[in-house]
This record gives sequence, structure tokens and C-alpha cells, in this order.
Amino acid sequence: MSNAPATTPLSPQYDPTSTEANLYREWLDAGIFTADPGSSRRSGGKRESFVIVMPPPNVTAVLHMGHGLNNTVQDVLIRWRRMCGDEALWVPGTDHAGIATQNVVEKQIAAEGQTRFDMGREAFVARTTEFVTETGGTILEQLKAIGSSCDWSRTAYTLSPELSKAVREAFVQLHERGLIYRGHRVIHWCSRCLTSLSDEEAEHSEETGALYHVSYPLTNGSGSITIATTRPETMLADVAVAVHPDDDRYKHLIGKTLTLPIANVEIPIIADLEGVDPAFGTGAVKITPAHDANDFEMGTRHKLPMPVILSPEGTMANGVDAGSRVPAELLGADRFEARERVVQMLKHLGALVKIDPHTHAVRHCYRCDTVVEPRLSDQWFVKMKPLAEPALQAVRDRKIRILPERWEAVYINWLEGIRDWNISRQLWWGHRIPVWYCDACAHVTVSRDDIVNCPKCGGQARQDEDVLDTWFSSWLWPFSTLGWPDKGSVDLKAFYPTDDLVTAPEILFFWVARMVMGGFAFMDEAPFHTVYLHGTVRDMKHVKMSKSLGNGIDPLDVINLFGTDALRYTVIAGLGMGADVMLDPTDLEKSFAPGRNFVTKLWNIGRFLLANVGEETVQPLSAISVDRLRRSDRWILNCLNEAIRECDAALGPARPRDGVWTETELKSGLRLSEYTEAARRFVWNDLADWYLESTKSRLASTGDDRDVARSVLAHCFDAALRLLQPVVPFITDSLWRRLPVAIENRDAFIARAPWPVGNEAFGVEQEFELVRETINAVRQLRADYSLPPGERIRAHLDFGA
RNA sequence: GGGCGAGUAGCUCAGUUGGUUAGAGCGCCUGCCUUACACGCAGGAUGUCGGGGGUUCGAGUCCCUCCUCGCUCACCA
Repeated sequence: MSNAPATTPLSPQYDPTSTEANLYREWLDAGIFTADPGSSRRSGGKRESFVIVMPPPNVTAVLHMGHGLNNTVQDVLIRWRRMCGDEALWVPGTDHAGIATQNVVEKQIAAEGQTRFDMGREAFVARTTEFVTETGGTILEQLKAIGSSCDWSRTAYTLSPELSKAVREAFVQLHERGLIYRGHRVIHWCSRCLTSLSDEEAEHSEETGALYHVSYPLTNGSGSITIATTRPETMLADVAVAVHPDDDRYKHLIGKTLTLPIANVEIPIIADLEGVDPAFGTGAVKITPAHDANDFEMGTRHKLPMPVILSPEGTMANGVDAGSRVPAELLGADRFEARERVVQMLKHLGALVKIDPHTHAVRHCYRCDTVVEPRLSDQWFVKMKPLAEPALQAVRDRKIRILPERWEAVYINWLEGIRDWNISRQLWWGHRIPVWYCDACAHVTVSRDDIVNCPKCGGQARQDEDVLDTWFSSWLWPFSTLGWPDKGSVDLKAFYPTDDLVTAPEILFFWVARMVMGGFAFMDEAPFHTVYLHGTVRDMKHVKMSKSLGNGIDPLDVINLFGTDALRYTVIAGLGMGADVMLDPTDLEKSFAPGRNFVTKLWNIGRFLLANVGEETVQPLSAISVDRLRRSDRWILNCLNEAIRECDAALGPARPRDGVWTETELKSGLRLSEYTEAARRFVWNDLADWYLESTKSRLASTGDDRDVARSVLAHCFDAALRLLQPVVPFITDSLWRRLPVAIENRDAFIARAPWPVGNEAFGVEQEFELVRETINAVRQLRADYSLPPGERIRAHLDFGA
């Protein structure tokens, strides 16, 4: 790449498609996105490190506007810091996305008339591996199309051998510390995915259902108790009815027994202080320990049996401890069908008292939307309270800031009430749990390495069938991608902790909070100091864009139509702090007009400048003494200083000065739309509309004043391009490399050029404002009198006596 | 049900510690193909700043209340 200005004039129209791909290839060939650990101050180098780890898209993902927004934001920050002289590293990668990917492949083989069980585990995993290998690179290739300046040599994948090693290390360490345990309890069960889910994976949604009032007769025939339930089919698994010990309606019945209708089982009436609210329903609660988390607690307290009456598939079945509670005619019925039939049966028995409409929150599987069933089962859990403490403290102490600030309260609230994390999934796609069981001596081995024989008795060891929650690998991402658990890793030393984490609020708990906990648990340090939660891309009706709803915009379509820079500029300029971005999928022309117009404007300023400033090298501004400058020169240089100030204020500071965010710092920075607007205002409203117009006659003349104008013009445009490089990297590079500015040691690429710095040496210029005001007044008069711009004023104006 | 946030021009949003005629982009209206740009230039219109009450010399900006949306958490069967 030559530094010499191109000799061919710029084409009248900027053509993004023919330039972007070539430029990106040049950048990659020159290695300008590759980070050097040796340059990081932490490794004895001279630069601050600035690191962002990309939220890894699902390995099967196809680029959508959400990715477009998320990655453009990260790229703007990385490009900004790179120009500021930091050793900038942006780590890309993909997530194997356990349950999501498994669902996709299961759908594929279902279309072939098969289930994963028909195929067998090994074949299914092989098939899935093949599938992700095929699609795996797509999303990353697409990220290149939007200009992402990632260090592709460090591309990571959560299911790679390296990261799998990290996952095992994390599991074993936590187990050694007593923070991982096997628990027998009620968990959320998805009967379609056939796996347990964590609390976060079972999403609440309000639904209008019914509250069924059912009468349970006393065994001695002296009356009955009416209970209320939203899930009547679960009554077959009832083991008791609980009342409040002080409830006068039921006090005298405590200790007596009821006969459970349909199941015909005798169950006790018990007193429970915590589990019963006498004011709700009838004040009497049926206890179903195997199918309700709350009832499980009560069942445990009172040492009650826990019969299971639902199969993994969600059909009625006499499971563990159920005896013959489920009558033959209901066996095999789907739970919702069973609900209807149980209600009918109760009606026939005269046990159904009434049905009230009732709205309540029902949990759904976050991947397939199936109603989740609470179900008793054995799972692996992580004890979260001890891990949450430092994560809470870090935000309270301002070592980590979360923007917009209101999310801090959400984060703190969640961590304060955190519950243990169910990490085992009954899936096949993922990291298999590193636990082996010995059938001979019942010894349980938790191991970093695969084992074949029981270390205790030498018998055959059998690995746990389950895999880990996909988020169990994600929460290690900021350090597993840098080489952990190898603590001698060069990258880990140079680049951990990272700086900003940029993502959407949806995964604050799934991912962000857990990464903070993971950072402290395994690295004794927060993984980043800033969490930037940006908005969601929505359509004009404020509906989140999604492929299934058909209201999405394909970023690649936009790139083909208007270019990458237009896409990037539009989303960044429209991105208020924490605000959603609204785009119209039915009118791309209109939606991306801000970006397209701006890119065109830049191009035309460049055309004018190159045609009028000429190709001979211009003097650097430092070679021009202040007395040679005109008012307009000093004015535009003032404007530039102001623009740089505004951009800096909107973007920074990049990191807390002393490791802790001060009150002022906390509220500063990451105002990407403000930064973009400040740069736009300078280059368009100040430079193009006023200064450039004012230089036209000077440029047409000859002599010293012409050189001054050429120099100031080139200087200002050069600075403007550098200010804008993070947002619109392609067009700024195209133009910048053609600028006839003499700069020593000038880098071939604007992405590596220094970030502009203000220069106060020219003094403050205020008189030019008078000129502008005068011109404005004249323009207003001309408009008022409808004088066309080209028409000269012949008649003298009579202002009256 | 708990917590949080928002309601400012037709649309999306800025409005810093309360202080002169409330701003930007897009849209709209008028006039211009002025030799960089009509994806442009110049000019212009539009807001009882959600309703009501209060504090103050003065409030979009502080307090109370109500209404409407949104987010988030939640074992009331």
C-alpha cells in the first residue's frame, strides 16, 4: 500500500461494494487487528491494553441486526482505543449453544423420521458436530462483512479442546471447594427437550388459567376440606393438606386424615407456618412434593413421601413411590388432557366445588416455549451464595459499572436473592459432566482426566450421562479464551482483566453476572470494569425483530444496497444510551438514509478537496505561523478543537483512573450517538457548509493565502476522518489514504493513525461569528423576498425614511 | 404482587447541578440542478415538555398524586 495520494480523481459516486471487501482484505493482510501481548504494559510493554471479548454468537447463527448492532458497538470502541494508542484486542468466537443447537439438529432428523434415541448418542453427537462444522464459520465470516476489527488469530469456540479443558478445570475446582454438589429436588423440567432447566431458563409469562376448588372428604366421614389448585391433575400426587396452625377453620382437624378423590389414598392434614397463607384461596393447601418446589420444601420439613405421577414426556404415569395413584384410564394421557379429564372425574364424584378464573405466571422453556413442569429429580448444582458475594461487592464498590445505571439495581437484586444453579442437562450436545460412577463399589470420582477404572476398587467406571448447562462454559469466556487454566499463558497475563463487556440486557443473569462470579472464583479479579447494555433492534411498531416474525432486516441486504458504513453509521447515530433502535424493515431506503446520506456527503467533501487542494503535498499546519491565518481559518480550527473535546467527552474515559469509578466517571462515556453527532456536526455543518465555501475563492487564487487555505482544509478533513474512523472505517480509509497531507511516519492505515488531539495554539476566534450572522441575515432577507440565490441584487433596497 | 424506568415537534430521541425566544436526526412546507454533493443547498412551520396539585422571583428540570406504556423479579396453592 502506497502512502502517496492516488492520482486518479474520485468517481462521482462512492461505490462501497467495490471498495469494502478489498479494504478489509488489506487490513487483514497487514495484520492491523492482531494484538501483541508483549506491547501490553502488564507484560512490560508500553501500551495500556484494551480488551473486549465478543459475546459469542451461537455456532449455528446467521447474522441479524442484533448481531449487527452489538458488534458495531464493540468495533467502534475497539477502533477508538486502538487509535488512542492502546494495545487493543477484540476476541471473537462462537458458542456451541447446547440446548439450542441440539434442538435444531433434532428438528432436522425429525424431518427424516428419526429421533436422537433412534440414532444413539455417538451418532447424534457426530451428526451435530458435522452440522456445526458446516455452519460454524458463517456467522464469523458475516461479522467480517460489517467491518469487525477482531483479532481472528484468537478465534475461540466453547466446545474446542482448549475451552473444554477449562470447563473441566472449573467443575473440578468448584467440586474441590465444596461448591458443586448432587441434589435431589424439584427442578424445572421441559418435557419436550427432555431436560432439566435452570431457574433462568424457565421464563415466566402471565396466563389466564383457572383456580379449581376441590373438596377432599375427611376419612371419618365427618365433613370435608376444600382446597384450591391451578393444576388439578397433580392432585394424584398429593401426600397431605396443609393449613395454618392458627386458622380457626381448620385447627381442630390437624392430625386427622382425608381421602384423596380418584387416587383413593389417605392423606394427613398437617400444620405448616411458612408454607400456608390463610388468606389465599380456602386457606388449605394440597401438598404435592414431587411436582411443586414449594411443596417439596414442606414435604421435606414434614418427611412426607414424594410420589412422582408424571413421566419425563409429561404424560400421566405411576412413577417412583406412586403405587397405583394414577388410575388405569389416565395412564399415558398428556398432562393437559389429563387436567380436563381429572376435572370431569371430580365433577362426577361431586368433588368439584367451583372454578374461578385466575391469572398467574406460568414458566416456559426459553428454547421451545413448552410449559415447564416442576419435577423431582437428581441434578448437579453450584452453590451460588459464596460466588455471588464478591460479584455484588464489585458493583457496590464501583469496581464494575453497569450502564445504563438502572440495570445495576436489577443486577444487585438478582444476586442478593440468588439460588443454587442447576448445571446438569439431560442432553447430548455439550460438555459431558466429568464425574464417574463405580457400579461395583459405588465410589464417585470427579476428575480432570477421563478414567476407565474406579480408582478405589478398579472396577468399571461409568461417566455421568448428562452434559453441562451451556452457560457453564460461557461464564469462563473472558479468561478461557485467553488461555486459562494455563496460568502461565502470555495472553492471560497481558489481557486479563478485560475492559468493556457489550451486550443486551436479556443475558444479564445468564451470562454477565455469572462471568463476574466466574472471574472472581477462578481469577480472583473482576473480568471487566464496564458492562454496557445496549438496546434492542425493533420495527416501527416496537416489536423486536425476529426471523420467525418476518420483521427482520438482513444486514447483508443493507450492506449490498448502501454499504457497511451506512449501516454502521445509522445504528450508532441512532443509539441513545440504553435506548432501542427502531428501523423499518419495509423501507430500508428511509431507515438507512442517515448513514447513506452521511457517507455520500463525506465522499463529496473528499472529491472537492482533492480536486481543489490539488495533489501537491500541502504544508503541515505546524509549518504555518499564526499570523498567516485568516479569521475563518482560526474559526474552523476552533470548531475542530470543540469537536474533539465533544467526541472525547462522549466516548471516555476508557477505564477508571484508579481502578474504581468515581461518581463523575461513572456517568461519563459510551455516548456513541453523541460522539457521532459531534463529529458529524463538525464535518458537515462547520467544515463543509461554512469553511469549505469560504475557501473557494482562495483556492482559485495563487500565492501564500492559497497554501494556507489548502493546509487548513486538509488538516481539518484529516482530523475529521480520524474522528470518524471508528464508525465508518471503510470510507474514511478510502479518503484518508488519498489526502495530500505531509505527516511524518504516517501509517498506511487510518485505523492505526493517532486519535486527533486539540490544538489551542491558534487562539480563540469570535469575530467570524459576526460574519456568519451577517450572512445568515442576508440569506433570510433573500428568502423572505423570494430572491433566487443566483440573482444579483440590482435595485437598491429602500428601508423607508 | 415487589422493584425499576419512561411519557418533550408527525416519528426516534437530547435536554447536564431549576434561569434568557425548549434542541437534533428523519419526515413535512417553500425556493433553488449556485461548476463537491438534489443521497444536495438555502429558508420555514410544528411542542399548554402525560393529567392535576405544590415548592420557588423563576420548573421540561425539585416534591406529592393520578393516568398510560415498558422492563425486571416473584413458590401465594
